[in-house]
Amino acid sequence: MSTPADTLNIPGLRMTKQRKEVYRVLTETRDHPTAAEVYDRVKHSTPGISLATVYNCLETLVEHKAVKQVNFERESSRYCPNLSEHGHFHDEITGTIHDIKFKDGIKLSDFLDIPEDTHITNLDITLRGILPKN
Amino acid sequence: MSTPADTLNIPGLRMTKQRKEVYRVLTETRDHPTAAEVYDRVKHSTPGISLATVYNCLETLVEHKAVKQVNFERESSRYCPNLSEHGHFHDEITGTIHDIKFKDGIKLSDFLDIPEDTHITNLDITLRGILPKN
DNA sequence: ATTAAGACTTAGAATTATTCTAAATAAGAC
DNA sequence: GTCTTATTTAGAATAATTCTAAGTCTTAAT
Repeated sequence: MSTPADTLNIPGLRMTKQRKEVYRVLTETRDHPTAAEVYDRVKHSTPGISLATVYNCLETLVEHKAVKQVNFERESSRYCPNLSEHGHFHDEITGTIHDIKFKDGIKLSDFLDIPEDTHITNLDITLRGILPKN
Repeated sequence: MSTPADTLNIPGLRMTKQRKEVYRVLTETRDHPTAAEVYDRVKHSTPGISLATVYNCLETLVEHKAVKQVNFERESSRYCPNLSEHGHFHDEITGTIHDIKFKDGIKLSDFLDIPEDTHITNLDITLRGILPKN
């Protein structure tokens, strides 16, 4: 699902303390923080870090597929270390964001009207709603 | 799928010429334009219109569910007069955006791991990819 | 028809998330 | 340790969108 922060190693990339810390913060609390929230958290362990660096690190981690970038409408991007294919559910009551697993053995073309052999490079499924018994 | 532009009528709302034109432009060419693109098109028929007004009109139309707002990652929002529940496919070869119908008779909980009776207020499914025989 | 009240539009300023720039620093190779 | 180059940093810049305040148009009541 994700690599422990202290063993993250991306060939060809310098694993600087900033990158390690940004990644560690993401794996530590998997609540889909924004860049600004990551910055606030990472400042504690890495006082001199700048917001630009947080953006840089996040971008690098996303490019190298160590982290996923999650967007809800036009809000700030959020970041998620869960690498398995999944969607997101934004709970309107609590404000929390949950990962949603796709059921096993289903293909996109089972429920979407697209040619069977379309090559999907990116898939975003995000829902907003209210869970039962609320 | 959508109301003809000249008959759009939203109770309690003044159907000004700006709103009519913004809506007409959206139904005329259903290519999911951004606000800036709508502005460029609408200027021809409504020369004095301002970009702020285009934003206002789009926001009003979205609020009153005459139009859907479509977001691809952090790009500018796009607008779509197709009111039926559908997703979007961004063709990486041509750059065009297609509406995707959901197959009949499927429930979200058939392919997403969410409680059966979750109340979904908003659903975004967007894919990026390459169609077969490209 | 007139007019008052409020809705709508407008231009431009403001905001906000993010990216860019250029100089300083630090990782890793030798 | 020294060198080379990637990375970090602070602050400026950008881009999409929203806000503000003034002006204009609609509507409804007189």
